[in-house]
Amino acid sequence: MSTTLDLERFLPYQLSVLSNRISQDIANLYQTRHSLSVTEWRMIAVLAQHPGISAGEAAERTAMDKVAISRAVASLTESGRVTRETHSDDRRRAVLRLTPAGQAIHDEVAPLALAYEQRLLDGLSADERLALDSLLGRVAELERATRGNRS
Amino acid sequence: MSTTLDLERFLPYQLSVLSNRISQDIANLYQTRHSLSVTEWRMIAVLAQHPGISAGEAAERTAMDKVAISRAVASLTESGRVTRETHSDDRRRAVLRLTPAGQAIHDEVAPLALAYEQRLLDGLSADERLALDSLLGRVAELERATRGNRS
DNA sequence: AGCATATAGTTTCATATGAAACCATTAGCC
DNA sequence: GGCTAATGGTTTCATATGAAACTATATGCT
Repeated sequence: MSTTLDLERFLPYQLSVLSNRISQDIANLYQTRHSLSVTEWRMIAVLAQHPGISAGEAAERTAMDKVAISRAVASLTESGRVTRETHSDDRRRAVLRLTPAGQAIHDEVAPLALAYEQRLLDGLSADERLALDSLLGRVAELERATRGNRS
Repeated sequence: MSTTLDLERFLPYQLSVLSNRISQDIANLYQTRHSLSVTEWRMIAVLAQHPGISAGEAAERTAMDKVAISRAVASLTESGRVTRETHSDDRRRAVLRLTPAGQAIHDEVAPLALAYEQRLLDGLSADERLALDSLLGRVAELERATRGNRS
């Protein structure tokens, strides 16, 4: 008989399960309260940090795709949480900003999200936290290097 | 001004991006070749390892939900890769098994998936690999502990 | 035995998602 | 200037997904 793949010990699978669970925990912090989707929340977070960016810049920063961004922005402007102006130099570009209402959501949810992260990280020592951060960075780098390298 | 959430340094976000990228890399190994969805491939993997389990047991092992499993099984039986019998003692239960065709897909894809994982892990030292494994396990455990503990 | 409750799995319905086609504007080139 | 290619974003269409309702069987209780 041939090589069997043990899902439970397979790194990509472990990552996927863990990541989905954690994302779900965090979504619970804002989904019902403010009826935001995950992409919408991410747009709010990235706009709080980088006001005035375009949809394309947001896509790069969040690793979400154009379509997702476009829809999140449409819905957020609709609900008065984001404004969209046309860039003065390049009229294809949008200039996106949080409204006060959007900023208020960020200011309420961001501490909850950070507190959640803190609760997870509190279970680790300072060394372990550093190690985890560095290892995830390394793996991300290796993934980029591996990509396209189809064997 | 208040606390800002820096997405790029936020662990849940890093995990999500990394995990999605890696899952996508792996999906490329089988999606076009065998037209399998991710859930279908996971069912094949779990059935290769645990022949004869029920849908519910598969759900526990793969952390996918009932509905996803039900649909994956429907599609896999449809395409002749899985058989579904009724359990002799409990006629609500299904007994699921790979057909030779299903097993053949597993035997072809499993080594590719493992090779992919290996390419990622080859970038790490033995110590680092152990550390990564242990840290992910710890975080998963902390997530379980945290859950429901809504503050 | 007969009724209420629990469990395994499926179906329905409403929403989320991504690829590809599309529209508008800008940049490059003759 | 005027034509072609590239870029930013949106829309369309087909597929994926999850929650809740549903069906069938099994279990527990009187």
